[in-house]
Amino acid sequence: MPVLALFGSYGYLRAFLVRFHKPMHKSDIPRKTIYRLSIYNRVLQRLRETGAQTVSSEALATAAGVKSTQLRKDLTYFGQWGTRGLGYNVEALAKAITGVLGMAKLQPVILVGAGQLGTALLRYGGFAKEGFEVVAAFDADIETRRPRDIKVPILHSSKMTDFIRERGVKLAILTVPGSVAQQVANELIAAGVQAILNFAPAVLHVPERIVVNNVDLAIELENLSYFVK
Amino acid sequence: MPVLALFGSYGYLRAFLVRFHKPMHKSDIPRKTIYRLSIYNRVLQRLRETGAQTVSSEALATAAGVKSTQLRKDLTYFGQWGTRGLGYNVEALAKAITGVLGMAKLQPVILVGAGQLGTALLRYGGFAKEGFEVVAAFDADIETRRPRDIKVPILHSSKMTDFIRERGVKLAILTVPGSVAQQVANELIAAGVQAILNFAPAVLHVPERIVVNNVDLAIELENLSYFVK
DNA sequence: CTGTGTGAAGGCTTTCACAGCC
DNA sequence: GGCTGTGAAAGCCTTCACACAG
Repeated sequence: MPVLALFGSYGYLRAFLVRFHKPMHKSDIPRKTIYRLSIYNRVLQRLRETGAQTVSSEALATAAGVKSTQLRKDLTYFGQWGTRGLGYNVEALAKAITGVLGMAKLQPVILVGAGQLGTALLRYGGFAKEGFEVVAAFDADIETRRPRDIKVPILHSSKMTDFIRERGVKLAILTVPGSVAQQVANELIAAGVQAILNFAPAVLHVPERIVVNNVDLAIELENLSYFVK
Repeated sequence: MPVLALFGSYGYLRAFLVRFHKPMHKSDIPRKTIYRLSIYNRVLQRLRETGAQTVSSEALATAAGVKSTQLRKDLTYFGQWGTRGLGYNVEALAKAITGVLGMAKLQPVILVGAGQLGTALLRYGGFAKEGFEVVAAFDADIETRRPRDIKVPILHSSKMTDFIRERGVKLAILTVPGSVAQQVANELIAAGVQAILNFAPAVLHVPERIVVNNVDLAIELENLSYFVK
């Protein structure tokens, strides 16, 4: 598995470069660190609005809900950004994190499945603020799915594959019923999608090069209910 | 921190009992195992519908997207459920997992913040199927928030605390704007809520006895965008 | 003296290897 | 022979302790 993973896609080459060339972009940053970088970035954004110039690891970590050592360790994965005795430059650190996360440019995203949850997400708009644009939505039934207040075009599923190819879409949000999730995921991957944010209550089986993040509301609730007495 | 955690609420007493009495219910099952138990349960449900009597760890694990050794290890945390050379009894295993997750009884849940995302979740209904009932929703502005097709009553925030106390609500879904999330969380906790499913893009600072699961759409997308080249 | 950077230690989770039962 | 149960090993992530820079 470790060996296989290395050879999956161009992983092996990248690992090689990483070790000898020390990149400032992508490498073997732990998965959990990546998540936290997004959180740090948010806090930094807020700090910037308040006009703060610098921030200590202690302050930033507390605001992000982690320990300060954790924050410092997280940052060392891609360089040294602080000034000892002073802290971090808010602006510079935010820029560095944004670069590492690969969010410098707007990523086009599509949404598949314009049901209750799907249309809510379309309206929700919390994505654009963070550098994503949902460029289109797809559904098998676009007749009954026509909320007037949504600006994103809702197209028929049959146009999905061509759209992905033409626009080079790599990110998809999947909000279809669980029963068709796997099949739709297969189509997405065949068309060139590389990462899927899956809201469908189903386990997606995908090639190793594809990344899937699952958001399952029922499972989150079940998990919580275990911890309440 | 470890010592403090032990004394938080009745943790110390429970730890003591666990060590010497060996409970079949709740104990130190790893957090990640709890998540997977929910997934196993789903797969078992589907198997039951197809009429299958038994299932091997290999088959169940594959369907759940994990390795078979992982599945078997997960199950040993709360007993022995298989028959060597044969596999697991579908019915019995499902019942055992449901028991461990503490989902024997319907958990009343409230939703706070009836905006786009909140109302979508109310309509979504994916919870009820899994043993949860959203008994009420709350919002600071119930005038403009009156979708006619939602059966769950939407009440004014001022009634929230009393409602939680009277009904003994322990689980809450938080779909308010990030700017007020901490304040609303404080109210929920003061009223007796023990676990929060937080959709607000904010880091909640809560006492150690409170459990928070965060679902942050923007962060999930950012995370994916790191992995696409 | 304040606050970052980091090797080493510790803790948690997954995987392995194989003993044991049907 | 087939398949589960599990101690031990490996891997990953977090925390500690402290060197070191401003």
